[in-house]
Amino acid sequence: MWRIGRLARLAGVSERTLRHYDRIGLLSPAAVDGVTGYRWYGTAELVRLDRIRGLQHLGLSLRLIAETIDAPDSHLAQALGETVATLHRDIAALSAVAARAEEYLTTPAPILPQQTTVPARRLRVRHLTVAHPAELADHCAADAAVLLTWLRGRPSGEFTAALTTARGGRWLALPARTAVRVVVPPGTGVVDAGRYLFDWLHHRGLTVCGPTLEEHLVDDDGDRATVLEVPVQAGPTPPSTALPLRAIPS
Amino acid sequence: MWRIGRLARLAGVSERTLRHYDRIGLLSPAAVDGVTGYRWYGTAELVRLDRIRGLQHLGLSLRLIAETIDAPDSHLAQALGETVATLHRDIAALSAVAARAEEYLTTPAPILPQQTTVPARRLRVRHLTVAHPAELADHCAADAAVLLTWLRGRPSGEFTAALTTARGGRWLALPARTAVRVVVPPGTGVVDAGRYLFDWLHHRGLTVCGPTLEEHLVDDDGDRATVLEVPVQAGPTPPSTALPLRAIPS
DNA sequence: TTGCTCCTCACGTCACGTGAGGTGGC
DNA sequence: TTGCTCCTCACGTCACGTGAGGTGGC
Repeated sequence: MWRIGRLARLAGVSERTLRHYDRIGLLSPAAVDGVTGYRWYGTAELVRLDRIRGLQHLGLSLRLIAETIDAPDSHLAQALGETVATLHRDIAALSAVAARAEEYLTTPAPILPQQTTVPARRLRVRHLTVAHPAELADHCAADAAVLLTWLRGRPSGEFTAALTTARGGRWLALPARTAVRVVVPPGTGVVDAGRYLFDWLHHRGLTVCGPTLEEHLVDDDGDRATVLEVPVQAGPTPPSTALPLRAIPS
Repeated sequence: MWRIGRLARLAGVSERTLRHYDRIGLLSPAAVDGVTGYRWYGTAELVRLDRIRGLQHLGLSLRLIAETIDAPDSHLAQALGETVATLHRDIAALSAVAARAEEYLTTPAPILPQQTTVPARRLRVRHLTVAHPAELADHCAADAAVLLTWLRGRPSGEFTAALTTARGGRWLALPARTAVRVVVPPGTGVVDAGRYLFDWLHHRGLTVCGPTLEEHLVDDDGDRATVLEVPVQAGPTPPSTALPLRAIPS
């Protein structure tokens, strides 16, 4: 029988690893000295340890190894299958991150749009029509604090919008959805940022699939910022870009 | 000014995340109520938070974001470059793991060889020559406990070996090296396992680049196991497969 | 007596998630 | 008074690495 250091050297692992496996019940020593607490191991433990390490090399977590090492082979195959699926998801996620980082390194962007899922919202709005987005600024100022706009696709020509209002108007229900959001810092034009954002979406093959939210914020110091939130879906522009807005009687 | 929940909803993050950023000094509130401890945020914090999230989407850790967010752009580019390199290493590692797992799923193997680096060793050995690996078993039995053999490449025909000995013999120095190791459990023939191992190496484009260690172990219960350790390098078989063994006078 | 090996805590990693238990303002 | 929002701990995640401080056998 061997003490912990001997087994560690035989198997090429650290003593700490063996103590860890003992603690989590994955690999118990053949015997433990009741007085000194010394762990004693034999060939059975060496073989089991090697199998643990082998399965770890296949991507299995210690938890899954513990669950399958004494089970029929079919359990192992199932655990491996799930692990492989997770691995491929992780690889795809990391690849996407790396691609974004490399793109940024070649062409640093003024703003960093991010794709996320946003929860459903419920807003009290009144509708209006303007000839140019700049006119909205007046309406924003009129409301003094937070206001909210939706636009259809790239702003051009006459377009309709809805502004939040404290009372009156109608209830507008926006469902939970996938969206690209970005905060436009003060000093950056919202229209310019919006144009950049739509180019960014186009470059990534994303299509606007619903009303765009534009949330104008003013804090106590009078500093301004705007949150843009564009609902998107993958793929080319669908035949009908304009989604109906359901208006709920107030 | 907004309280924590408002900023969290605006930016699409959790309140816990904002408290975490506050604790690590990455994003402090514009003000903190001295009595209630309430955190108050403004547009400056929203803009900073959005930039933090954007950089996180590019793969940067919070530590690197904290180090670069207030620094010149060159710092950010350098941090991003290092992050991208790390990402590609991680992707390659995960891909290798996934490939191994998928191969195992199609053709489950009796043993699971693992490539690792092994530290240098120093052994007292005596040399011998046998006609067939099976003869070594007799010598192993003669030594009663642990013994050690080296073989050159695939065992076939007459070959030389070295056995560890308690006294006499010569000192043999084995440098630290990359090796594939596997534990052959009792009930599996060492020669069969060795043949399987060499096929495994060949399949992966690995070449044996030094003496193979064969460590025969017997524990107190009389149970046996063998550790095979084959030093390898990538690429095809070099012109000279036999590496010299330096013998150090005892 | 001096090395070497072994032991048990216990903190740290990374970016938070998830309660537990309590408070402040409408 | 009842919700809602906010607060501070503090444990858990994953597989160990890394000391700190102490003990056992040659």
